[in-house]
Amino acid sequence: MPELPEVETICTVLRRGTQETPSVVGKCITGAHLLWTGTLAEPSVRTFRSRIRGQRIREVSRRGKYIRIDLTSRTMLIHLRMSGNMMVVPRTESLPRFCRVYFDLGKRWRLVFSDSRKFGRVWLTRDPDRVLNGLGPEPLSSAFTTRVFASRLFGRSRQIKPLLLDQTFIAGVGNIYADESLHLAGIHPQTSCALLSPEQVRLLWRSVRRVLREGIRRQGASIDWIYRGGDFQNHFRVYQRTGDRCRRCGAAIERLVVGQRGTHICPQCQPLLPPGAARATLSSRKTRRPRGSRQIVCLRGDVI
DNA sequence: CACGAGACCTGTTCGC
DNA sequence: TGCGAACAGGTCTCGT
Repeated sequence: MPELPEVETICTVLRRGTQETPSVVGKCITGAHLLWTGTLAEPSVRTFRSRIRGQRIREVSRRGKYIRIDLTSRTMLIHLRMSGNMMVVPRTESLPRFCRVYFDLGKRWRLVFSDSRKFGRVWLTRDPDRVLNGLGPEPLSSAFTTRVFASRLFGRSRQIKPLLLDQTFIAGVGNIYADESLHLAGIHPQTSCALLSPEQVRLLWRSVRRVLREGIRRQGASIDWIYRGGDFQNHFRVYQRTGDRCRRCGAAIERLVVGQRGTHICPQCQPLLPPGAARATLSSRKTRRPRGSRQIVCLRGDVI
């Protein structure tokens, strides 16, 4: 599940605590329990257990879809992959059904990593940058300008959706937010990035950031049986809305497969134009309406 | 470099 | 109702 907004939400909860649970910052890890050792990416189980004990949590942050927990003398990285979750629970409470790893935080609390599909991974390392090295830019950072985005697209020819999902291209975008961004930008997911007009590039840059921020504001999405507290799922434009009406134009949302991932589009708002037609349409529109664009109008109508 | 298939896993939902 | 198939928020590796 968890994409940038969900991971961000989880980090915020760990960092600030909630009404019921404390912040983990400043707490000491007094014990570590590995119920599914496959969760541990590095180091070995023995080393992990001996090194983690006694470490104090200094800071919780996020990089891409990774949770980063800085400890006294090491850093723990957690990737939730498809079904992972991280939460603080009282020691008096029974462990969640899919708990794979948990940490004792003194006498009253536990930090639990639960993960039904066992895809999630935990690293304990002195050099987190070695793991995080390949990640692309943070899409919400001020350094990620439309020019940076455009330059990273330059010279490439891949289909745009698989590229958005490529964590070395941008960090944090997953299947939901890719579909939502492309719909907001009015771009078909199979469009070759070589065919994107400068205007579409700018629009997509804005859409990605807008959708991610909206996801964070709504504290992420809770879908299927995994409830996480967020409600972005109630505001999806296309994701998992196959057959429903597009909120913008009323056409039926379609599902297709792009790069082996389920993909949702509005066929009206996101036409896949043949290479020649794309240019022709854009230029004819330009002659008619030099400055305004259809997409901008749509965007305005789409503001929530 | 781009793309697809398969692997890693388990749980839920869908279709017959 | 039961049962197998399809599908799921991610990423890695291998082959073409």
